[in-house]
Amino acid sequence: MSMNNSQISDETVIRLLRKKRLKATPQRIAICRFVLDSREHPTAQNIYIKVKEMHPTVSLATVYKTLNILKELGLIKELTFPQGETRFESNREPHINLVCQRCGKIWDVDDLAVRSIIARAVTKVKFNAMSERFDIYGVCERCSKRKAL
Amino acid sequence: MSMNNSQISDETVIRLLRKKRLKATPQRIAICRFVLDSREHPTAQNIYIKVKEMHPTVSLATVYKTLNILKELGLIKELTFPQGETRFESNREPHINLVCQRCGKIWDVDDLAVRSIIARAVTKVKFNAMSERFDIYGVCERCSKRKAL
DNA sequence: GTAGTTGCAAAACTTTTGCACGGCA
DNA sequence: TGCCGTGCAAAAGTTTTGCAACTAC
Repeated sequence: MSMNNSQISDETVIRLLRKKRLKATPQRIAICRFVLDSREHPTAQNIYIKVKEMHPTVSLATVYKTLNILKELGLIKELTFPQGETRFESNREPHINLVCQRCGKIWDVDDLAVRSIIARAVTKVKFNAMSERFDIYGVCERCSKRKAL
Repeated sequence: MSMNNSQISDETVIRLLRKKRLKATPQRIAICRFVLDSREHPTAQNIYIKVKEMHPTVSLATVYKTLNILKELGLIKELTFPQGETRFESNREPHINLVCQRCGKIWDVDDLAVRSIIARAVTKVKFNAMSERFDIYGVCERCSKRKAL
């Protein structure tokens, strides 16, 4: 399953960076493109290994620095989990993450009711909501069919 | 705001531990009581400092070991956040966490619709759900009224 | 030209683990 | 008494930071 469908062009990324007065270096463009294109919720390591294929000198520090920029710009969300497997997603719409605790895959599920629940909750206690995270943890169908460990 | 309202007695905790053939040491009892009673979503450090008041020799390692036991027993949930501030909560019912990104406080909000959204999502993609997490990030009313930093 | 960025190494933190001692059952 | 649990220190793992060299603009 290829992830880089080039839905986001170099030009788009360059425009985003320039708008924030950030330099459009090849490393940054590659990191941004990969994570913004991906629907796989990659880890920093995943991104590092993938970007290294085209830019062998890139460092993990640069990956983290670029991911932090994208977080500040609100273009990606950081999903932390127990056992230190932080993952990054570019889907900014309110949605549900189905997280398989056996294979680690994450599926996005849309449900319009998520928005109305958020609206109800923040009204109840007067809260300025800025983002959200809705995870469901369990075992996916494929893993359920496999023999237990 | 006192947190130890003794809603959970030593006897209850001892019974829980013995049922799992775990020894009911004073440290474990204190750690379990504190985190199971708390509605403040404490960090491991918070728990360590508080338990140290009554058990000065307790170590952070013991706190982590005990928290891991409680997690395995399904009695608490671990909430990880960016910047490494993992927090623990004893509210096992599906609910929403309103997380203030300025003061760090977390409020629980109940909404029965959370359950139906979960049911709908797991049916759509055939998923064995075991637990969930629904966070809303933003700024609480009190912090909104304060001057910006 | 120069201000911002990279890549390396080291630091900072959180959480886990190994092991000898000590205490619960 | 025997075995499990504790507490210390060290390890492991992830993310951040300082800095000299480099590069996009």
